[in-house]
Amino acid sequence: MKAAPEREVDRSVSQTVKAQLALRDQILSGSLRPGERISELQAVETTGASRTPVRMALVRLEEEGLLEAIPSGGFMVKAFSERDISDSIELRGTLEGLAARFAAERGVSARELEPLKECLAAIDELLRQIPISIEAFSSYVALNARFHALLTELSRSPPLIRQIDRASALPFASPSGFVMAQSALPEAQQILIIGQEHHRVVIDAIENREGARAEAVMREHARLAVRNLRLALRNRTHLDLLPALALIKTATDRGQCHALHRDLDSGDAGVDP
Amino acid sequence: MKAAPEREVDRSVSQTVKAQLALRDQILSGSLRPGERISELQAVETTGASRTPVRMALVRLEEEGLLEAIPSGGFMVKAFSERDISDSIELRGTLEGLAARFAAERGVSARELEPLKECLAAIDELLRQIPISIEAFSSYVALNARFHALLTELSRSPPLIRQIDRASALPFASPSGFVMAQSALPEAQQILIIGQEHHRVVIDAIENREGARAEAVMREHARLAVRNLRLALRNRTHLDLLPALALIKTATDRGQCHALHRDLDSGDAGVDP
DNA sequence: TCTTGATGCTATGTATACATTCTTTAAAAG
DNA sequence: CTTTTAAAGAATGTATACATAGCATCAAGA
Repeated sequence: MKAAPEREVDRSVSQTVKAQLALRDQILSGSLRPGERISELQAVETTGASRTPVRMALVRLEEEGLLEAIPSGGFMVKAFSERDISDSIELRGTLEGLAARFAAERGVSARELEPLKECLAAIDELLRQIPISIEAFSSYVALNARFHALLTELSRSPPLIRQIDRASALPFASPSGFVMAQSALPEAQQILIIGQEHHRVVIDAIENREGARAEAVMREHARLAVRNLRLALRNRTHLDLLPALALIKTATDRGQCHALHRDLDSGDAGVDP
Repeated sequence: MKAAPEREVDRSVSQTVKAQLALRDQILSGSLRPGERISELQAVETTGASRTPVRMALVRLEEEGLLEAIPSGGFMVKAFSERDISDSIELRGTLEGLAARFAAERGVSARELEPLKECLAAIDELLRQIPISIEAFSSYVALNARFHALLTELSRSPPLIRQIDRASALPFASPSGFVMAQSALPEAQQILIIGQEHHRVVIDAIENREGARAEAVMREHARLAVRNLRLALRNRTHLDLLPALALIKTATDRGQCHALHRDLDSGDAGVDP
């Protein structure tokens, strides 16, 4: 029947998905630079798919937020400022806060809370060894992602789950976006411990049906990720560990960098001209 | 140059957009029923576009939340429970609350606040006449939408603006989703007045840089929309005024309707099996 | 009569050909 | 030397043809 098992993989996954994954990798790895128009024909060559699935993939990546439609046609890679990223993280935190509040207010059975607690215990086990090894960091990222996914599902709200997934699609906005970047820094260990405390508190709050507390702690939890971002951008030593670095508008691209906080009275400036 | 002005419209707008609008109308008007698989060929006939733009439109409508991908291929119209809708509204309110807080914390110049105040004054003028005519209701919907759009932009946060737009894309989650449905009810007049008070307060809060107050009032403002929803569903007299009614899972479709509030201890129930 | 299997059809996923539009480059005029 | 216009080329949007996979129906056997 099947001559080559390699071909088998090619056919089991649709060309559209294959093109989407390939293009996303190219964007995050920096092969496609921000602001640059994406050539469909070039994408056809690099992905191996035909123009139709490439086109579908481009549409999906635009909805995902990685691409921007060009008025005259086609797509370009989106560029993000530092504030765009911190806003995206705060946005995710707000959404996760809402999910935690929903979970607390609507009640969660002990059986549903169990996987969360197992996840919590696993991270506790990981943090017992200090200093934390690079492998432990990697495990932490996986467990942290799992914890956030489980917490989100606890809200029992399909629309909210959907929106959180969309908000976490941006790689730098995801719960573990900037954890790996500063794995070598001494502050990182403390931040991990504080983050785990947040995890513990949100479970406690949900268990006791304290909606406001659950919401507040998840918001604060996201601000920890913002701190991670700042830390990672300041200590650019291990910056190669994180993807999507190429998407960040650096100070060299435009005039000033930290003038962002002062553009309150400058009219409509701040939008890309 | 242009022989037929009718053709002119056909060419100025892309076939993809045309198909998207036509399909959305069909979905919201109920021509396509929830759970039903959408036939591409049928869509080609009804929209007049070819299969390629129809396909693009289907992908975009899925990202928009109106369609759901079928694992075996193709798309079906999504169905929404009453709680899905109220959650979507609360979600939008949370996002708008964040936008208001951003605006308040980061500061807004008087010149930027001016259009908001004009909008406020226009609604004030509208509400002066009691009882409010059906035309006034219609004007209110437009002004209300404008107010919310202006407020969102005040956040100066492209990622947040994008997410709010996405959250408001569902017709029943948009700021004025259920206003028209109960235009004849006496409670409607009061709700409009209360809503306008919220508008006034949020502007005041932003002006005085009271972030928490601005956020809280926008959340409460969205809960007014939830009340509108409940009111509209209970008084089904003028239900034909609002679109997307066909998407709501009614009590006749499944077992009970108001058992939604009691499914806390029932394990994994509540999810569509 | 019910169940299972096979065959045929239909619908989706993919590929490619075609037309229109936008962009870029070059040449000419001011 | 600069600017504007025109032409050519390339890239996107659209349409259609083709293959494959799923689904339904019908028939045969238990």
